[in-house]
Amino acid sequence: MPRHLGYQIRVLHWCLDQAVTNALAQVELTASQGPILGYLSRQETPPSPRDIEQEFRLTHPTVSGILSRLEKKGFIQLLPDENDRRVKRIYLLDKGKQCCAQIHQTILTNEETLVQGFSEDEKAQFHSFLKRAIANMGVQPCSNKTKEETNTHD
Amino acid sequence: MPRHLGYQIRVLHWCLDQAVTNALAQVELTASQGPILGYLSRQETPPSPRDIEQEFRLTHPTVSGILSRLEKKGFIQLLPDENDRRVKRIYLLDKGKQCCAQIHQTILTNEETLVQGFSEDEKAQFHSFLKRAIANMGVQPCSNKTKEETNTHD
DNA sequence: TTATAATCCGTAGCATGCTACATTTTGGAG
DNA sequence: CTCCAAAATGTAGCATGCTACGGATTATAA
Repeated sequence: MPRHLGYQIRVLHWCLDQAVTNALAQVELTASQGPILGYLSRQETPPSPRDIEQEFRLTHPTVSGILSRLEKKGFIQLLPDENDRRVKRIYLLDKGKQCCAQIHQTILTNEETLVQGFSEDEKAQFHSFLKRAIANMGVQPCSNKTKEETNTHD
Repeated sequence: MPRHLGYQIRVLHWCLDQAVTNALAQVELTASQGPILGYLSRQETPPSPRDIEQEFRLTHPTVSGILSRLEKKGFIQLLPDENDRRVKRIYLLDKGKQCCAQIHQTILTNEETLVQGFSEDEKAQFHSFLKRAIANMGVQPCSNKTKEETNTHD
């Protein structure tokens, strides 16, 4: 029963995770923590945990845990928002900023490796298939009601 | 930086997991437990935990945990092998057998939903892209040295 | 204004995945 | 036969994901 699409997607997901895990081990980051730090470095104003939830499709307890560990390791600092004390703001510390080049490089390298030997047409087709499959499974792109234009590119 | 292939694969993986989780909730199984029970039902002789590791690309502590919970819930029973006391054999109990139709149906439905609206050519292409991407990430199909011909297809 | 609802975050408890280490049993070298 | 390597499983400890619940703050309705 494996060896079908669902199985292959699981395997591919696993491969990507492994690759990121290995690449980020030297900077003491996990495959979950790295991309979140990368996201932080691309934001002009310090985001809130809620922003991370929406960007990465995670629940708030999950985000809470990852941010706690990032803070404990000194990559970020969490401070309450001045205007709304329910909200926390995530500040990227120097130690965090120093890893971002490494993180971005890792993600880019992964993207390239993934479609090595694909023609431009094939890459576009693959991308299109994935989008259609996601749509088939019934998921809206991202329920961002607050910040409409965070998405840099599809 | 998301919105690229790695991101989409992650999302698709998440969608599939959610779909299986929802479908199997009625039989008190998780998305990890279900496919393992399904695998058990397709084997003639009771497999060992080691077989599960290789089939699902999991480490042995992970398998150990899942099997313990399946045993505690009465779906399976673990008994030592008579010829090699290092090995345990996984016996599918009646309660486990009764869920297998449901599990198979769930996986099949998922496969169909995933590629809804795809032509046969497109399905084949998608399949091929996934295989190529997995190969690009550097993973051997399955390091099964003991049982060469377990694979039903592909 | 005051009561209620919504929002954001935290904690508890669980399942799943991992690495690292220990234990038991088997098999092979000598 | 004895000793040591290999193999299968168990356990500890951690990170990550979830649901469910609770607490604090803000927004809204009456």
